[in-house]
Amino acid sequence: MEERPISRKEVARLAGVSEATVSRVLNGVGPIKEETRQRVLEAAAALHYVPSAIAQQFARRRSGNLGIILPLLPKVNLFATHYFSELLSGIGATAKQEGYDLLLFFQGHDEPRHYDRLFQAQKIDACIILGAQDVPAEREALKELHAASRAFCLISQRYEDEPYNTVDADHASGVRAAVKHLLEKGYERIGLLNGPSVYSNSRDRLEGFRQALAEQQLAASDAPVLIGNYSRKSGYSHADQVAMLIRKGELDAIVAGSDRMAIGLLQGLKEHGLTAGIHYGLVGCDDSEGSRLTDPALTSLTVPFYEAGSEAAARLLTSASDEEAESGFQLKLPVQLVVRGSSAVRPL
Amino acid sequence: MEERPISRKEVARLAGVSEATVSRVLNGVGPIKEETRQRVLEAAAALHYVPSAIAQQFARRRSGNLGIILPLLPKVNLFATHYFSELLSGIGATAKQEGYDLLLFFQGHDEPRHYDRLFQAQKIDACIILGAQDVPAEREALKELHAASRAFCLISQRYEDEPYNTVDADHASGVRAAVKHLLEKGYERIGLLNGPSVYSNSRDRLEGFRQALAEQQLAASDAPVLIGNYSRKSGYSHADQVAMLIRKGELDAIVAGSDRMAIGLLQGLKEHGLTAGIHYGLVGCDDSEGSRLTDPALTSLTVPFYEAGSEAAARLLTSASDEEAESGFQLKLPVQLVVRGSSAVRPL
DNA sequence: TGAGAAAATGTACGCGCGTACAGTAAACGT
DNA sequence: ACGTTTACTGTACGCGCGTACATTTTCTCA
Repeated sequence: MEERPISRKEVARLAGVSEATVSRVLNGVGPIKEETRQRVLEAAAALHYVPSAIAQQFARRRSGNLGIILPLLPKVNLFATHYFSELLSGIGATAKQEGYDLLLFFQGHDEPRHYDRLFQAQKIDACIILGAQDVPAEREALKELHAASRAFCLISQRYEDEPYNTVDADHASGVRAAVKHLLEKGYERIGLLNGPSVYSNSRDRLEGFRQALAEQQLAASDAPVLIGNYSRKSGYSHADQVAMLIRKGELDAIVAGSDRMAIGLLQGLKEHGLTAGIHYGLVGCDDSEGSRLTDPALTSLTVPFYEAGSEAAARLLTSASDEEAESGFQLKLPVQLVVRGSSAVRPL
Repeated sequence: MEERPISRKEVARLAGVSEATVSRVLNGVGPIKEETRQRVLEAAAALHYVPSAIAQQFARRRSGNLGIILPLLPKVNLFATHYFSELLSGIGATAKQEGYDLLLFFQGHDEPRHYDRLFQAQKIDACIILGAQDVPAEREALKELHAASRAFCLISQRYEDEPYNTVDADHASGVRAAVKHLLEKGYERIGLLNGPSVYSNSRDRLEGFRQALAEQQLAASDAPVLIGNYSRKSGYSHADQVAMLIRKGELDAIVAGSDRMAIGLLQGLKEHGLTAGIHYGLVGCDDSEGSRLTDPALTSLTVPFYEAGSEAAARLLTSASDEEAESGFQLKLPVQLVVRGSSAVRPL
C-alpha cells in the first residue's frame, strides 16, 4: 500500500535515456532528436507518468499558486453571488491560462493579517486581496507586502496615498450616470445612500455624486447623504428617515451604494406606502441578481466583475514572469447603468 | 535583488546548533533541552525565519492542500450566494483548523475531468467535489479516484450504486415537511417543480414528495410534477402551465426544487394575476437571500451549507492522517422549513 | 577527409527540509 | 567505580526535479 508514484527515473529507464532528457522533453527545453522525443513521450504515457508538482515547485522555487485573500463571513456577504462568483471565475480563468492554481485564504476581520508570510513561506507567487479595508492593521500588512516587493493587487479598494496595484470600477462615473439618469427622468432632488468611507468605493461614489450635482448647477451641500453599511438591513433601517424626506419634498430619488441597501430601502419604503418608480426614484449598484427580484425591478449599475478578476490576475501573473517589467497599475473599469422599473416614472 | 529567503541553515548558525535541531524545535519533535529550544526560537524570530512550505511539502511528500472542484459559470449560479459562500466558509474554517490550505479548481462542464491527475501531481491530499453531475464522464473520473483510493468527497450529489463519500442534505425529508406544511395550511393539490434527475437531490425531492402524498393517503400518480433546471428562468417559463393548472383547480400549491425556480415561478404567476400566499401556496428550497426579496417573501427549506462543508472537510482531513482509519461516510444533514408569506393563506 | 561548429544527450548537483541513525553527554543503578 | 539506560544533539541522506556543465554525436564546409 506504500507504493510510490511513477517518477522521472522509471520513464527514463523505459525510454532508455537519461533523466535529464526526460525532463527536457517534457518541458520542451533544448534541442531534442524527434525520435527520442517520441520514445520518451510514449514511455511517459505508458507509465501514466505525471510529474510531481511538489518537486517541480521545489526545484523551480516557485509555487505556481496565486493567492486569493477574502474576508470571512459575514463580510463576504457584502459580495453577493455576482461579485463573488464572477470575480473568482475571472481570476480562475486567467490563472489557469497562465498555468497558475488558486490558493484561497479566508481572512477573519480581527485576525492578524500575515499576508507576507504567505510569500515568505512560498505558498504563493502572487496575491489578490478582496475586501481590504482602510484600517491600520490592513495598511500595515499591505505596506509590508509592498516593502518586500511582492506581486499583489487589491480589488475594489484603493489607498490614495499608496502606490499599490489596484483594479476597481469607476464608481464615480457610475454614480454620475445614475444621477444624470434620474434628473433626465424628471427627478429633482437626488440623495445618496452611501457606504462607510473605509471603502474607497464609498468615497468614489460620494465624489461622483457631488460632481454630478455640480455639473447640473445644483447645490451639493444640501443634498441628503446617508451612510449605511452596504447591507440590506441598513438600507431598510433608513426607510423612516427617507420617507420623511420624501414627504417633506426634500428628496425624490436615491442612489444607493449597493443593490442590497437599495433593496432594503425599497422594502422599507413600501411599508410607508411609497413605491419606487412611482413615488420616488431608486438606483442601486452592482446589478446583482436581487435587482431583478424586487417589485419594481431595480435600476442599477453593472460592474464588470469578471473582467476585474481577469485583469488583476493577468497583470500580476504575466508581469511576474517578466521579472521587472512590472510597472504598477491602477485600473478603473467602466460601469454601466441598467435601467429598470425603480427609476421609471417621474414623480408627480 | 536576488536575495534568498532565510533558511534553516542561518537559523542554525545563529543559534549555534545543527540544522536538525532547528527542525526539531520548530516541529516539536523529540526531547530538546529547554535552553537550546529558546536559543533556536530566538534566532528564528530574530531572523524572521519562515520555513519554506514548498520544501516542507517536498520532504513530507504531502501538499497540505485540500482541493475544491467547482463547476464553472453559469453552473455556479446554481449555487447562490448562500450555497457558495457558506459551503466554502465551512470548508475553509475546518481546513485551516487542520492545517490545510484550499486549492480551487474550476471545472468546465465539457472539459475533461482529470481529477485524479491532481492527486498524481500531488497538488492535493484530498478533494471536495461540488456540483458533480450524473453523467458518464463524471462517473468515470470518480471511479478513477476511488480506484486509486483517493480521499475525496461529493457534496450535494450521490451515486446510489457507488460507495463514495458524500455529504448531502436530507431533501426528501425537507420536501416531505414542505408538503405537510402546505396541507396543514389547507392547500389540497400540491405539485412539484423539480430539477433534472441528473442531480440526486432532484431524485430525493421527488421521493420525498411521493412519500408525503402517500402518507396523507393521496394519490401521487396524478400530482403534477414539472421539470425545470433550477434557474429562475426555468421557473418563470413554467408559469403559463402552472397558471392553467391552478385555474382548472388541479393545483393550488407548488414545492419548487430551488428558490430560484420558485422566484421565477412567483414572478411569472404574478403576471397572470396570481399571488403566492393568496391564490396558491409556494415553497422554495435553499433559503437563499432572494427568498427574502420577493413579495410575498418565500417560504423555503434551509439547508446547513456551512455544516456540510465543515463536515466534509473534517471527515476527509482527519481521516487522511489516521491512515486507514477511514470508513467511508454518507452524511445526510437535516433540512428545516422556514415559513414566510408565500405559503401563508389558505386559498379560497 | 578532417576540423570545427552545432546538436543531442549524459553527469552531477542543489533546491530546504524531515528524519534515521550515530554519537555524545548526563543520569541512574549496582 | 563502571555498565546501562536516558536525554540530547549532530551527521548524513533522500525527497523528484531543473539545469549548468561536460561529453558525445552529428552536421557543415572546406
